[in-house]
Amino acid sequence: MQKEHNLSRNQKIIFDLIDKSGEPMKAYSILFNVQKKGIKAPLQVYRALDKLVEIGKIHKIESRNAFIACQNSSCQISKATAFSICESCENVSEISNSKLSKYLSNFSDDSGMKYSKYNLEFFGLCKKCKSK
Amino acid sequence: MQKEHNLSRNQKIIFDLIDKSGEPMKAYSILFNVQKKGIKAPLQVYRALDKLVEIGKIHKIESRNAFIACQNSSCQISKATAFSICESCENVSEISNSKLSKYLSNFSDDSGMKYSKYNLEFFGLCKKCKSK
DNA sequence: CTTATAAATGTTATATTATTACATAGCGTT
DNA sequence: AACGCTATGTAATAATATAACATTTATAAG
Ligand SMILES: [Zn+2]
Ligand SMILES: [Zn+2]
Ligand SMILES: [Zn+2]
Ligand SMILES: [Zn+2]
Repeated sequence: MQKEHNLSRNQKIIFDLIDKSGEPMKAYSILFNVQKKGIKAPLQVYRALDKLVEIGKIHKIESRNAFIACQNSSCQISKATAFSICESCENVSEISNSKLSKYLSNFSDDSGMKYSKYNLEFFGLCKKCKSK
Repeated sequence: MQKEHNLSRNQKIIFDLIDKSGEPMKAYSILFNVQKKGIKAPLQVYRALDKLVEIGKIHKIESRNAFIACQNSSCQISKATAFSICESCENVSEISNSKLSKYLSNFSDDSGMKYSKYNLEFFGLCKKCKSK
């Protein structure tokens, strides 16, 4: 069961927008879309985004400076994320593969560093784009 | 043997700077540092960075918007990269672990997508920072 | 050597992404 | 009420990155 975070007004507006869109959204595109709801300034958007990332409701696609709703109910905190990104149509989806996440969560090398978090982005061509 | 790319003048200036620094550098910090060598505009820096990334001499640390010289002689093209990042001191190093790269290069899920590239960033505390 | 072509450069302006600083409001606990 | 904490509002600005256009240099072919 996913813990319900009580989102604040701005957080809820922004999460709903991203969630409904189903694809990565950029901060200023979000801003444009919520201006009619009274959110007028970039900082209001970035603050909500920061919080939503922190509690794992959304993730940042680092290579795209964009934010997508979490598609993986088991991932309550953004500490182990993996995405597949089509370099042609820019479609992004979250990968939830338990073997992969187990492998990466347990990964350690000889640096003596204990990793508490990772983010992985795979790139390629999606089915549609491949067949064009 | 690493193929020698004949770097152009600007590319060489910028690569040498990043390589000598041994740590991730940001574009505008690079710009500041090469102004005495006649590189005056952001675009000159970004063009060189783009090329250097393309040929694998440097990599972009996406979560930091910074660029680091490749520390892995076997990685001539930036198509399979992994980094360890200390969230306290921001030290970054490139991970070259053949098991990891094999695992990720061969990774496939049920999306039907063939991945040609990946970037992985691990986060944690480095030895030094852990012991503080 | 000449011509063609691609790659790189120079320059100005501008777009996009993100944060600083400061003031105010709401909410739960004691 | 007094406190601490989270969230909000607003203005200004910092940091990151690209568009558009003109020119020069390197490379290769004829
Ligand atoms: Zn998720
Ligand atoms: Zn596609
Ligand atoms: Zn490398
Ligand atoms: Zn450290």
